Amino acid sequence: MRTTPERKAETRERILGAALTLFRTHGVDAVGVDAIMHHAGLTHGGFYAYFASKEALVAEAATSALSRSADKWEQIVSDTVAQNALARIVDAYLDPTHIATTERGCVLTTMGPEVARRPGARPAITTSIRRMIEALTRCVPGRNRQRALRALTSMVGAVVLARLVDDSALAAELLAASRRSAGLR
Amino acid sequence: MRTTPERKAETRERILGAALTLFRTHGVDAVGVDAIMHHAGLTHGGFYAYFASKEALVAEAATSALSRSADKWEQIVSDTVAQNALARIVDAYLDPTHIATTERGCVLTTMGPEVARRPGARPAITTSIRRMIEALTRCVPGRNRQRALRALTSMVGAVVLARLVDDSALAAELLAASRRSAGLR
DNA sequence: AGAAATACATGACGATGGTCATGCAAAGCG
DNA sequence: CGCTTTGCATGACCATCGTCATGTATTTCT
Repeated sequence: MRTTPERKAETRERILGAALTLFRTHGVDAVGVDAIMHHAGLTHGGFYAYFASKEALVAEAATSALSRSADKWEQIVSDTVAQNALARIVDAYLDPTHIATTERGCVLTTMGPEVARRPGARPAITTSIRRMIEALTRCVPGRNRQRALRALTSMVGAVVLARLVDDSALAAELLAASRRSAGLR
Repeated sequence: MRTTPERKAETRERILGAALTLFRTHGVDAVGVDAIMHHAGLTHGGFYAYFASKEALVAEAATSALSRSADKWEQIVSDTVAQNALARIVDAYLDPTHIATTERGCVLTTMGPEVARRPGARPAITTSIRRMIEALTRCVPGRNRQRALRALTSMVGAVVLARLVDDSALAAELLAASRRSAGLR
């Protein structure tokens, strides 16, 4: 084909997207290269024209997705007055829709422990987490970093727990409590 | 051998323990029945005399471990004055040692997302989470359930994040912020 | 138009996965 | 003391895994 390097970049993006969706839905180790490529509309063999290994794909998928989350938060903070920015970030994060659609959920809550076990991905992840904390700091009452840290830890925990419990009322309680931890009422 | 049913129960416990350690360290799907049995000092074949499937083992390992965590919290709350009980629970949870020793870490933070994907395990997990919330409620200032929920969400999130970041100073910041969210200073 | 380059498919490899049928050795019953 | 029960080992099964060598078709450059 040789459909220009543009197309190759597009295909690469499709593979990354497919991988990310499947990783978040089923877990990294439950998804094979085969399934990823099939989901991207390709066959398994071409995979190694795009990534050196599955591990490399995992690292890139996780880090690029979290980096996009950080982008989004920064943009919200830049575009909105502080109080509204906080509400937009927190409400989107704790939205029951976010809980239900694991396949598009935040990497921290869908792949957190799995990523933590892969040393290679941690530096880039750390950078994104730092950016997220700084974005939160800029829109939390008093621009207080402590508050931002409390907001983030609580939000991540709430989403993990809400996905675990088999009772939507309890899930809602956890999400509401986290909302208050983030400084909203 | 036929070393009595007692011994069989002991062996079963060994398998469960080995599975739990390995699951927490490497992830559920990264560990085979082979490795589990070997870790328990046995060979892979006998596994199906103890568990119907690997899935059944996963469910039982996760639920029994979390249930023991709930036991522990309840016991601390029963044995200690409220304020000290809270400190004992929170400090143990947020201890850097807990972060580092993933192989013995709380199931919520080591296997949370993986367990959430397995429908079978969620009812029992929910029960244990409820017990943990109730234990926290009994030792949090004002016996306030809201406070307990905020403590739990924040603690879970803090441990997940602290294991992700590649910078012990940032990890310590996250843990300290969570400690304050839990009502300690 | 022909050649060269390249995106992706086909198909295969060894390793490892979960599962199960079978064998054996030890322990309690008679 | 021998029979039977049973805890666990051996070994094999088929599927799936990650990886890669090779083939093929298509497009751009000369």
